[in-house]
Amino acid sequence: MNSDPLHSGKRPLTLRDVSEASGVSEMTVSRVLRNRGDVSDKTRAKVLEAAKQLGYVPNKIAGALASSRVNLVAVIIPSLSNMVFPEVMTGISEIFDDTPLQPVVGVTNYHPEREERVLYEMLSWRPSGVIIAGLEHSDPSRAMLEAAGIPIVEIMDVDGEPVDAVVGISHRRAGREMASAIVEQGYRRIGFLGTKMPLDHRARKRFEGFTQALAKHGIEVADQEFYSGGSALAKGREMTETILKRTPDLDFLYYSNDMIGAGGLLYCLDKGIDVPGQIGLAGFNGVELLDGLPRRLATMDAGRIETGRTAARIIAEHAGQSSAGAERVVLTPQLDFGDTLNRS
Amino acid sequence: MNSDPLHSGKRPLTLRDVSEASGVSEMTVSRVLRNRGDVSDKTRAKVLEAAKQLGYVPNKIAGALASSRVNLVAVIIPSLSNMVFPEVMTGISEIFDDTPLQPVVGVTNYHPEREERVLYEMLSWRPSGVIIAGLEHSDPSRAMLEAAGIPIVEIMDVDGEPVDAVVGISHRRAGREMASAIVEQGYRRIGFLGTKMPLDHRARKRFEGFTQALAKHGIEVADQEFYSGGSALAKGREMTETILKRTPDLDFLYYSNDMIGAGGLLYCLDKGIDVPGQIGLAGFNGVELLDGLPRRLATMDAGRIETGRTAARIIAEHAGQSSAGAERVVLTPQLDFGDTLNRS
DNA sequence: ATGAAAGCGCTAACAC
DNA sequence: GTGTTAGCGCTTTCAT
Repeated sequence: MNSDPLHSGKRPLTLRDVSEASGVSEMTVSRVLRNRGDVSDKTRAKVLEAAKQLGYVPNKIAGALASSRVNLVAVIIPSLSNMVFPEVMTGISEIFDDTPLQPVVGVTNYHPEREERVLYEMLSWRPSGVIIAGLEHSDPSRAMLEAAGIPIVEIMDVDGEPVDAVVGISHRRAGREMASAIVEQGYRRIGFLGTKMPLDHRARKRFEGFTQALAKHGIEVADQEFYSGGSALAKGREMTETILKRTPDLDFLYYSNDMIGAGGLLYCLDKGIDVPGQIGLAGFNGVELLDGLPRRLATMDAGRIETGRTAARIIAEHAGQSSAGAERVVLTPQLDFGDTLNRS
Repeated sequence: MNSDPLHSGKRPLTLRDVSEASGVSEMTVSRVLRNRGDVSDKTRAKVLEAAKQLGYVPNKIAGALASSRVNLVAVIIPSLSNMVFPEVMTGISEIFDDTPLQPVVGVTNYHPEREERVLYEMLSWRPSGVIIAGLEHSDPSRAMLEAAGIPIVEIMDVDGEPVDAVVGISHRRAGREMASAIVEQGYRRIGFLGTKMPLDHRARKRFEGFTQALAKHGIEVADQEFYSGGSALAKGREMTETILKRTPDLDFLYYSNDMIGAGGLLYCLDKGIDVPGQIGLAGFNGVELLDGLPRRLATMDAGRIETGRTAARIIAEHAGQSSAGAERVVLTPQLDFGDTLNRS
């Protein structure tokens, strides 16, 4: 199972091979290949020719060890199945494309122990920085981040104590704002539908902000429903049916993500329920998918691409330093009323 | 922009630090940390204590250079936005979780030049293997793969000449089978809707297989429509509207992916078109999303998770060797008639 | 503009 | 069971 080099057949090429093939010293070959220092056009050409001829690919492991310079940036996220994270990645890649930096992705599946392992593994490659989702980490993880001596950017949440820099929205605020908008529109019997994920701290914070703002208006969440696993769209349908059967007088449903919200919307339309007259609906995230639905679900955009871009920019600016200077970038969640949150 | 270590403040810890702190030789410390060779429980304990105390994280760069063993596997895919690829990743991670191997993702955005760059970059870290989507690569890319001297697995397509091992379905066959099923159900005026991506070879092959099989029945694609960019679901709606306005007598629409197919389905239902009586529909991929739609879109599952698992297994079995032994695993695409391909 | 020597932090191979 | 020695393939530094 483990690797066990047979050094079978062809040994990987080294600088020395290029040096011998071109009759130029290893040192000068190295200079040419890295565009460093002055090299005459003539030798440069000779070297490049030889390198291409042989199909030489530099060994970054040796290079990194010698220079203690690694252009990798660890990006640690909970999942790839939730489109939110690939979108953040898009923003990150966009910025790194103009730099020598390269993102390396690690996935935690929302497990703190896995986060710990992934982080340890990535730090052992001595990356130039870390971008990591969330502010909640196990003690060992936090200790590793603090001891790493490289720029750290925690993303997608600002409600808590960052290790170093932080970029994202306040999920508590997002929850509060959604609650206010809903109440302002005159909805009173409000149901909440979410994922059964105690470790999704951002969803939890949104819910806390939500209930807190409702409480200010003397309103309590009238009913709630949680799910785990399976197709979010299908689950959204099922949960909506369940909650409406149990509590038929609900006049608003707040979903913890757009996917289950979309399922709920499709269910309501199927059943001929008047949306947003009889029941209003809202989700969270502003996913692209919503554009194609029969009606535009109200949602709140968390600015994921921008989050990715900003985090990457901070890392790029602090590459080689021992921290990201504790920068703090708070993005504002954008409420989109769509067609399902305007009882007019 | 580039990293430029200030060696600011705390120098990263080395084995030597642990050695000194524990009073044990570097070599024995190394053995303890890697669980190699015999070490007395007493010294083991001392070492582990010291390492934990200091917060030592081994330097894999140095380790890899010394042992010429790198437990990274390069995984090169076109995109993260299309859920198909994260799903393959899921299969890969699942298998690697039980091994010391770690996937490292590179994204090409369907650009051959980008694929070249990403591949070069990854190979320069001397990974234990490469898993790469597709069989079409630029000449330099192919040369690099052939010269790498490590196991290579090309995935998600088997129609072509693999470099080494290959795992996936035949997209030509998938196209042919879908065409046959459609014709068998009595549909005759068939439209095709797809992405405007000349470099998506798998979509192209499906289309080729599709038209070829239709031709055997003396049928030609009656109309086609292509899109690029934007929300696939919304685009599916638009394109469906466009093609039906232009060619109102179509009785079947074949979409190159489920997302635009779902958009088309929603459009047809909106317009009160009888599906599958008046018009039949089919997509491709078997994405989870389909489960939540008002009607189940016909589709063809390409077995992405299984593809990921199999590719990872092949790499794991051949780790340390100079090739994957040219294994060839052909998966069978599963046609799912859903509710939109049965004119009964 | 080019080259020679030293060493990055670890592990293989061999002593003891 | 533990320690010693010599590199891994590059880059840094200093000489020429």
